[in-house]
Amino acid sequence: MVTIKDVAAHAGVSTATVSYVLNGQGSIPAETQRRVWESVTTLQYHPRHAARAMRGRSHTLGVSIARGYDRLADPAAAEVLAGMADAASQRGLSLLLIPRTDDPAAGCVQVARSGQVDGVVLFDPEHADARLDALVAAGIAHVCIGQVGAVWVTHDVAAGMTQAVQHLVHLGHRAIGLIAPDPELVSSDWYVESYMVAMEAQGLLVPEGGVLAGGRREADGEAAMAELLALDERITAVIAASDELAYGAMRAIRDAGLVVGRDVSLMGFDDLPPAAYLQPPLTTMRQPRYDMGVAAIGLLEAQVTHATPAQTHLVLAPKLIIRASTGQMVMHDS
Amino acid sequence: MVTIKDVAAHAGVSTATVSYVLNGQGSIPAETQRRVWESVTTLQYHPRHAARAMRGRSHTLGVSIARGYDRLADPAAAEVLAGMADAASQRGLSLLLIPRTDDPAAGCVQVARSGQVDGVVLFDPEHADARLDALVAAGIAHVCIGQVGAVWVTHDVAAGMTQAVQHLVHLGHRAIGLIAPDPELVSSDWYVESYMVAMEAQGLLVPEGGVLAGGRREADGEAAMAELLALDERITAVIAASDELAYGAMRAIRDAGLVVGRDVSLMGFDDLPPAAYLQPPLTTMRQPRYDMGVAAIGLLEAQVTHATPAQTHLVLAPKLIIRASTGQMVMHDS
DNA sequence: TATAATCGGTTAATCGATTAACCTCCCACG
DNA sequence: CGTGGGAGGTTAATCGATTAACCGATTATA
Repeated sequence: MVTIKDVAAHAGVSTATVSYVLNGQGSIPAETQRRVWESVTTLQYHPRHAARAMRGRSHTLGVSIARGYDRLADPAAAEVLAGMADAASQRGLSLLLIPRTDDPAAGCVQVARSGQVDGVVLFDPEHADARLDALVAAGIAHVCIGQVGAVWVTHDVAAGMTQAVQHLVHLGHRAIGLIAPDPELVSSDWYVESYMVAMEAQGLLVPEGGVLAGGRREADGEAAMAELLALDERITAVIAASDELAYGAMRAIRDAGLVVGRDVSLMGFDDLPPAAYLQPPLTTMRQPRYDMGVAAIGLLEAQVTHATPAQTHLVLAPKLIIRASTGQMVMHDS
Repeated sequence: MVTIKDVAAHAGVSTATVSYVLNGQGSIPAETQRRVWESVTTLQYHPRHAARAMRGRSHTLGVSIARGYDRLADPAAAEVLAGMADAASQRGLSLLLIPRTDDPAAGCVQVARSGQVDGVVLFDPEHADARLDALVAAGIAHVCIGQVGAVWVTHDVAAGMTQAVQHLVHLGHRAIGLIAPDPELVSSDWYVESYMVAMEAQGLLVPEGGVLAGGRREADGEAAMAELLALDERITAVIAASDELAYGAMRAIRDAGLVVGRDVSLMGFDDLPPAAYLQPPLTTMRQPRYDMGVAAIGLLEAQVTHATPAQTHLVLAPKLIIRASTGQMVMHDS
């Protein structure tokens, strides 16, 4: 392994000089700098990360995925991660997937206390999330993807829900149901509350039993939709809190012998790539997932470097993508 | 920050003793061990990762995603990553997302040479992949997800293709087309070759123009399918090399006024969660993605710890999932 | 009886990079 | 002529953990 000593010897200077040149500090004449850089490239020298991290920061940020890495297989989460990864590498930071342990909270604290990471991004915070409490207690820099804690990034659920309800109302719908996210996620509350507000703003009543706790996967959406279809009050439009829930809901509608977009209008929340290729293509609120990842890294880095206990948050706007799964309401004979 | 000195002082022993207790080495009497551990917990001590990594390994493995992190948003890749993450944490290893740089090959080598990672998992190797060459040249432990290099993990493309063709033949199809993966991926060759072999084994001729280079996204599958439908020879069944390609293909079939599973049978390769929820549900070869991730970490760790220049590989079996997108061939009047 | 192993530890060298402190040479200025 | 100061470096302390070498007293083995 090539060390700074080898470079120093090769360039005929001291290790300190090499270090100064590498970090652009001190006053080293151009000629010496050139010699050092030449040695660096010919010897293929890369500063040892561990040695560097012993003083100062590790220049690595941790990512904590809730409940293990199942969540990684969620395309929506992966997109946020993509944004974080790009933003991190642009700033010369690395991203570490925080290993899941029996005690996720302890895992987060451990990687930070051991100096392996300078800060932590918290994915999908849940209610009374032990990870969040532990990070706060330990004074570790962190950012939440979701509206909780002191520093967080989220998409604008309220605005999205307002647009969604408005869209459905314009199509003539009045009886609009909601398939909410997993109630354990803090975001779930926001979906439900925003839906309530949006309905009220349109002068609509929430149908009795029209708000169902969904879950995270297609099967959850399917089950919830089946329940909604069995309600006394005929629901003509449903908003699913994620595209994946909508996939399942779509199936339930078909299984009931109904046509999506005609008998029942259905909306998702995400705009994942498959959404446009479903039959019918899914109307959905596109989330700025990638940008959320970028923003999260920005907020986290600011905390780490400026050490400002920033009470900061970012809300990014969603965008309504109208496709064929929502359609004009038609009258049915009872 | 709590260091080993603090623990030593608190427990009334030297730092070396603490170190031995922590690492389960040396012969330290139970009573002393107890005292040390007590100090460790009361002081909330976590050994500094950087200091540890200065001697020995970093206990971190790198993950290199081809062409930046767009690939992360690919649900199939995320599932492999989930397997890797679980396997890594089980062995006490961390996973680092290798930052994308202008020169991906240099990025891989740099994190390894700097000792930030002990080895690298190469995702989606491409033809003449600069990363692979660089890793080999630098003598860095690595594993490829895909059949290339010295150590790799893959699903059994040949077996999968054989089952796929057999399934379609049983349904009466003879004119079977293929939408291949992005030709830049090394896996692409295997799909095409395995398809050829499987067709020949069934005594079938490959339709003229029946093998098309697809791509990675839905839109690529859509374009390829449109081309296949325009062929002189009427193709009655199509195998898409991924579910995402199949999503697009499905749309192209519908746009042509045909019915998937009746006029044209369509198969995917993946079994992503949405596959079962499409209309019609997609027949597909389920890939053991998660297990591939687990296996990759196993092979990589073996290299790192035992330092055996293992010429090893693993081929994991896929599984045919029959749904409604493939159906009995029906005769059409021309 | 001489040698060696065991006991429960300690001391100190070591890893590679950073950086404060210091050094020498040379020139300019009063 | 003496002094100040900057250019262009070097030396050595430092970060925190690991581990080889070693301590003196006691006991087991040859």
